[in-house]
Amino acid sequence: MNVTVKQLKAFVAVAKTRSFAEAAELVYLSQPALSISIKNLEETVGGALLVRSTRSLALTPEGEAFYPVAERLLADWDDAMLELHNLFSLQRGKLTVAAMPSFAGHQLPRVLGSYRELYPAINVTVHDVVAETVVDMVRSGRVEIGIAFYTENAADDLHFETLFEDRFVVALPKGHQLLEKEAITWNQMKDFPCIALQRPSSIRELIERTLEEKKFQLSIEFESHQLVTIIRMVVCGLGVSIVPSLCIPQIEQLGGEWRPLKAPAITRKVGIFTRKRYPLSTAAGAMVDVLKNSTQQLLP
Amino acid sequence: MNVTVKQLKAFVAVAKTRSFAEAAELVYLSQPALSISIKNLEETVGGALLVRSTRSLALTPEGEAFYPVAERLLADWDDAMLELHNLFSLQRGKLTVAAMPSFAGHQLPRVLGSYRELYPAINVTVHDVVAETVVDMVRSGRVEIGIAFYTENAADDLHFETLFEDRFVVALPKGHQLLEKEAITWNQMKDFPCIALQRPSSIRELIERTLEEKKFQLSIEFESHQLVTIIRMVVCGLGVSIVPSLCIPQIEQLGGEWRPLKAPAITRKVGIFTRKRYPLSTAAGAMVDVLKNSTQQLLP
DNA sequence: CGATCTTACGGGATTCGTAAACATA
DNA sequence: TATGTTTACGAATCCCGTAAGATCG
Repeated sequence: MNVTVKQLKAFVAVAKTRSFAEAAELVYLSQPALSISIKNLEETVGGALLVRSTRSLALTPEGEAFYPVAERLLADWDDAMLELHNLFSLQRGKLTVAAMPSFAGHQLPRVLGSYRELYPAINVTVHDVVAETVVDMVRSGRVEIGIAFYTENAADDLHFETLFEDRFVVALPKGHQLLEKEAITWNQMKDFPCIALQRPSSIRELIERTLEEKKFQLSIEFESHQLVTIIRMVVCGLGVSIVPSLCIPQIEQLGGEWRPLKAPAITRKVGIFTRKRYPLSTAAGAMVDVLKNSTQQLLP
Repeated sequence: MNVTVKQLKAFVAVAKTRSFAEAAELVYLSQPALSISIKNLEETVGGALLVRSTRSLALTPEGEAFYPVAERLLADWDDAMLELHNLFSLQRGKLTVAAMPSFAGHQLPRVLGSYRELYPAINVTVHDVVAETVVDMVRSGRVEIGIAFYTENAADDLHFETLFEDRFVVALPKGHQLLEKEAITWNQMKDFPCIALQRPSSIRELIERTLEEKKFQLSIEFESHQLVTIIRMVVCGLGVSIVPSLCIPQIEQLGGEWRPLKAPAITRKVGIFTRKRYPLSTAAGAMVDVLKNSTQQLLP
């Protein structure tokens, strides 16, 4: 026979109140039920913890020694249960997210705002890293959720859920002559110096693949590994560039202009990476929901 | 609904083996029973701890976080139960005893020897103090057991159990002329210088009461508060003394002689003091038994 | 198809509450 | 006698094991 939590709670209640009758109320039991519960406990542990005559109730030395131990056991027990319950009810917990810079820069803060409003006690850690690293971090388990462009090399062990399609745009400095067009074709760009992301980069790859397939030509005169730097270069008049539409807020903020890219337009799926076969925490699940809701509203 | 110890043990077993089937054996349950146990646990805590598809089993992040906590809870629990069980089965524990010097000096070591042989893991602390202090220490709860002469002022809140009657004897130096007698009367002593315990002392009181009642006279020329000192003084020829028979081994050891005291013989009950209304520990109860057995053999 | 977990269900043990008996001041 | 605990017993609940069902690789 094994000692149960109930029995220990019963014992502590009796030891605390020095009365079976009072203790019975504390543990929501009838007095006889409590009596038997204590009796069973004493049988299990092999000796008396309480000495009761109808008129007085005392703890045996063993009971006296065990009383504080039992209290600590129960306190630890309840603490652990409460902690776990909080974790599930999102009243506590932590969550790690990785997002590529273009997303981390503008959409993510708003998403985090909504999330914090819903679950103010969840501790969220954000890693602002390039898309490739996002995938690596999800794969290795360093983050639960990754937000980045879709990439095929994640297909085997990662799960991807699309949030939206990002249509690439052409970033231009103020007063640029291409601004006259509603949308800009690849051919129209070939006469202007271009600025591109350094290799290796998924965006650069996508652009080069299109160039090759369609036999287009672009004169790439500057390179950088940071999109924000490229945008700054564009704004300074060093050239034009093809960037994800996610960067539009940043372009406008830095004083640049943009036009849609067409013939062909290129798009890239932006979405959520998670590990296959590894379940999400409740906190992460909630974040996925918030992400889906937020982006649905942002890009109709 | 409340989390039970069994449920936690079930969870830990599954988390450890990563298999319901194996875990079921560990906790002596059928697989379905284990399954339901885990299900109930998850319902209680408010979320999933394990994610199981028929072919793979993984811990959720919450389960992962809870796993070590659960292990520690169970370890603490089992430790506490084992400790308590050891206390009752006398495989561990501590016991404090107070004994008056005359008893502590010769009988007690043998008693402790028997006790240790029976219960080698019980830690026994002995306080070697005068009889009055023995009673005080029992009353205040500083010791569980006291061994001393009986005294009336303990009657109200202490329990006394007689071990044996101590018949007082006359201590004499070697070659003393009273040694010719088989037993010595009070009248025969009046011509010799006497050594007595200092007041206040229960032995001194007993002797003086007898002197008064019977109108005997003794010339008390030396006093000491230690029986052993008195015996030494007797051995050195400074006088004779009336001492408890408990001191006989000590007299002989120090090279003295003794004869029974009569007309009237005086006796004093030696026994065990314990607190009323405060139950004894198992260890103390065992000591009482050993004491009763030992003294029964020593003084038939 | 095979290994593994879950659901269904009947039997058995445990536990509960009411009522009566019991013990102490 | 009055208060408070234990025993007695019927009833409800919980828990277990067997058997059948579901699911994934």
